[in-house]
Amino acid sequence: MSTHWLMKSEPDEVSIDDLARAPGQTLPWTGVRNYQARNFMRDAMRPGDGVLFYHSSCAEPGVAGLAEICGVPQPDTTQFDPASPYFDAKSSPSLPRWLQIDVRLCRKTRLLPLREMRAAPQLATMQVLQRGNRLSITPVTPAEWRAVLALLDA
DNA sequence: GCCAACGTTGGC
DNA sequence: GCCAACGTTGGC
Repeated sequence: MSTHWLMKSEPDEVSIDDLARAPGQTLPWTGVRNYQARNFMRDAMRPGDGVLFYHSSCAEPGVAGLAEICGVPQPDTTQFDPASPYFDAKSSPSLPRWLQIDVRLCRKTRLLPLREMRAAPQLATMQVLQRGNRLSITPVTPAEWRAVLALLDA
C-alpha cells in the first residue's frame, strides 16, 4: 500500500497559494476524470498520506508544496453541476462516477522544477517523469519521497 | 502552437 | 471484443 502521492494541479485553476488561502488550508480535490486516478482515491488513499503538490501546464512545472490527504473520498460535486467544465451527464447522484477527497497543506516549499527533478538520478523512477505519463495522480515510493524532501531542503 | 502519447468512444 | 478515429494531456 502506498502512503505517498504526487497530485497535479494547474495553478491557473488551483495553485499552492489557493490552497494556502483556503479555510483550514484544505480544499476538495475535484475534477479527476480518469479511472486509474479515481481508483487510487477510492482504493488506496488514506488520511495522513503525504502529497507532493505539483504545478502542471504552466510556465514553471514542478513541485510547489507538501500536503496531506484528509478524510475519505466523497462523490465529486462538480460532476452534477451542468455549469461546471467537469460536468458528467452520464453520472448520477444515485450512482456517482467520480470522487473527490480533501487535501490539506502541510507547507509551501520552494518550487522544485521538473527540470531539476529530471536531472536527479534518485528520482529517475518517479512515475510522473516517465515518458508519456499523463496521470494526474501517481504513487510515490518512500525512497522517492525522501529524495524529493532532500532536494527541497537543499 | 506543436505534437507524442495515451485514454475513450462507438461502429461493426 | 476489436480497433480506428478522435479528444486530451502537458512539456516544450
